[in-house]
Order: sequence, then C-alpha cells, then structure tokens
Amino acid sequence: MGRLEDICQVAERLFSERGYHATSIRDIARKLHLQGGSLYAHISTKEDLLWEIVRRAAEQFLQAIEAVLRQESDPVARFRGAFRAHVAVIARNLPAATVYFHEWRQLSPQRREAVLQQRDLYEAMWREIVHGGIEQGVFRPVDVAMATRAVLSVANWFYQWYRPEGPRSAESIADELSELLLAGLVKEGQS
Amino acid sequence: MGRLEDICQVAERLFSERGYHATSIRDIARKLHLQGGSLYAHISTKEDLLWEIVRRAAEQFLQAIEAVLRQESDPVARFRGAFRAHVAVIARNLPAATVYFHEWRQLSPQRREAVLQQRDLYEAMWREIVHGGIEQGVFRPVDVAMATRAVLSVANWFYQWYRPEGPRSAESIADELSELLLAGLVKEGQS
DNA sequence: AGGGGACGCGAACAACCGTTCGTTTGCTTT
DNA sequence: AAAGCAAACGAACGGTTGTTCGCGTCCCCT
Repeated sequence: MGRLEDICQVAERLFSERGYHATSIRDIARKLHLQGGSLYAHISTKEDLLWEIVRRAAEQFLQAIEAVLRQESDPVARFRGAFRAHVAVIARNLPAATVYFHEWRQLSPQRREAVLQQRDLYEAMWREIVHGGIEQGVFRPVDVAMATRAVLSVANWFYQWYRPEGPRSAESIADELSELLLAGLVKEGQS
Repeated sequence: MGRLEDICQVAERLFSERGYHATSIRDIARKLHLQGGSLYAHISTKEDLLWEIVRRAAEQFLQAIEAVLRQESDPVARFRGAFRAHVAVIARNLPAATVYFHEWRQLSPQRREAVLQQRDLYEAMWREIVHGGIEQGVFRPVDVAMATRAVLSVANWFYQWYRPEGPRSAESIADELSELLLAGLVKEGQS
C-alpha cells in the first residue's frame, strides 16, 4: 500500500503549490514516473484523492485539540496547549494543511458539508476554552464568539506565511503568538 | 464601458464562489445572457480578467491605509483606523476581496510578483504603526514582525467568515476585534 | 513449475477548455 | 437613406481534462 501513500504525498504537494484544479492527474503521475491512467489502479477519482487529504487533515486538528482538552484543565494551559497543537499540525504537514484550508470548497456538496460540520465542532471546542476562562474569572468578559474567531484567525492564517526553512521553530512562533493573544484576553494582574 | 464593468462584477462573484479555474469563460457569459466568444470583444484574456480584479482590490487596501496614515498620528488611533479601513475594504466588496486573497497565485509569475511586492509594502506600513506604538511607549515592546502578522491574520481572515446578511455591521465587528488586539498590545495602565 | 493477481502501459474516449473569426445585428452619425 | 461601427453570434480550432480498458509484465504464493 506504499504506492497510495506516495500518490497522496505528491498530490498534497502539487495541490498546495498550484491548486486542485490547476493540477492534472497526469501532473501527479509524471512526478511518480507513471502514466496518467496508471493512478486509477490505486485511486477511484481525482476528487477522492482531494477528499483523502482534506479528511486526514481535519482529523488531525480534531485529535490534537481533544488530547489537549483531556490533559489540561486550567484555561490558560488549555489555551496555550491548543494553540501550540494547532500550529504544530500545520507545521508538521504544511502541504496537507494548505490543501485543507484552500481547496475544501472544491469537494462535492456532501463532503463540503462534512468538512463544515467538523469545522464547527472544532470551533465549538475553542469557544469552550474561551468560555471556561471567562467563567473562572481568568479572562476578561469578552464576546466568546468574536474572541474565538480572532484566535482562530491567527492560528489558521499561520499556513499562509510559515516556512519550515525559516529561522524560528514552529513551537517558538506558536508560543509568542499565543502569548500575544493571551495578553488581550487575560484580566489585568497576573499571567 | 458599462459592459466591462458587468463582466468584472460577474467574474468576481463566480471566481469567489467556485474558484478561478472552476469557472469557465462560458459560465461568466451565460450569467450575462451572452455567448462565450462574445466576451472577447471586451477582454483579451481570462487571466487579464483575474488580474483586473486582483489589481483593483490591492489598490483599495493600499489607498485605505495611506489615508489613515496621512490623517492620524497617534499610534492607537492609527491602529484602530487602519484595522477598520482594512475590514471595510473587505466588507464593501466581499467577492473581490475573496478573489484577491484566494486566487492571486493563479496569476502569471510576473503579476504574482507584483502582488507580492504590493503586499510587502502594505505589511511594512502596518509594521510602521506597531513600531511607532512601541517607540512612543504606548505598546509593549513585542516583536514587531510577529505582532504585525498576528494583527494581519485577524484582518485578512475576516473575509472567510464575514457575511453581509449577518446581524452585526462590519464596523461594529472591526471595532471589537481591534479592541481585542489592542488589549494585547497596549501597556498595562490606560487604553 | 505454474497460476494468479497486482501493477503499469498507452491508446482511446467524450467532454470541456480558452480563444479565434467571418458574419450578422442594430444603433448612431451624417 | 447611407455609411460606419461596436457588440453579439455561433461555429470552429487545437489542446487538455478525467477516466476507461485491453494488454502485457513481473512477482508472489502454493
């Protein structure tokens, strides 16, 4: 089954660099020294390939935040952990994350709906973190939905500018960004 | 010249909804009750159409922040003004802004380069705002590049979730978001 | 040793792509 | 009324798209 993995990996790279519709099945095949039609021994549809990439990425985001929520209970620790985990998922697999954020609209209506449902669930977990911080008096009483959107904006936009060959590690960047966001959330006094 | 404007408007909508490569010249023509080939009396290339949309959007962002920098000098006022202006450009022309952020990579290498240069210039102006705030002792001594990236993440991601038919006005949202970001930047004491 | 299944080839498919072009239409100007 | 002109038609172009399929070829299992 190593071949399918190879195909996915090449597809991730090309889809992320050129976009889904600007990448042909023959482009993917060429990078593997194969003929276009040969890919259909391993995949059944070009869209299935996109779906596989998007589905896996979505799964990783969910698993990452669930692990944090399971292990941490303090709002600030949860916030830092979830932010760091989100950034790590992107950094660990930048092409797949890029495809996830950029190309999910090209999926069929049903699959698009599934992505949206997963995204809503993910955002609800983040809102829970923010809500918990306010309820425990650690965060200022800001609008939960709006603050969550701001946080996720920074977290999601990360894929647009992060480059692994850059000078700073993803963890170091994640910590600095989450510190900046926390400063806007936490009540004046202690961090 | 009204016809070209019609074409641009339809192209903005379709490109933003389905993506550039998923929209054919015939799709655009159909919405105008025209034949595919008829568009070529007004445009010279499909890519030229995309370029026109992207170019105009980029221009609006630049003009908006330049006006703010010209009128305001206080760092906090500049920050609030620039953020509000950025969000207003997106809200005022959501389809074009969506195409700008989402499809600029599909342009030719030279035009892509021009977009990048403009974006760098825009970001430099934002860094100038943050830098000025720190220098005057109004903002905490954060990393200018990183803080600017965080702010622009929230500002740019706005197009992904803002819907004009929603309950809150773009200005009200912009003010709340910029307040949240400012709280993370400003030194403890006064706002 | 021999049979079977996975894998890859390469030609072919219908559909669609962006773009061109000769022709027709219909309005405006003289 | 005639001439001119921009706009739209509609057929056609060469190329590319995703996908199919019959055919070999190689390796693994018994």
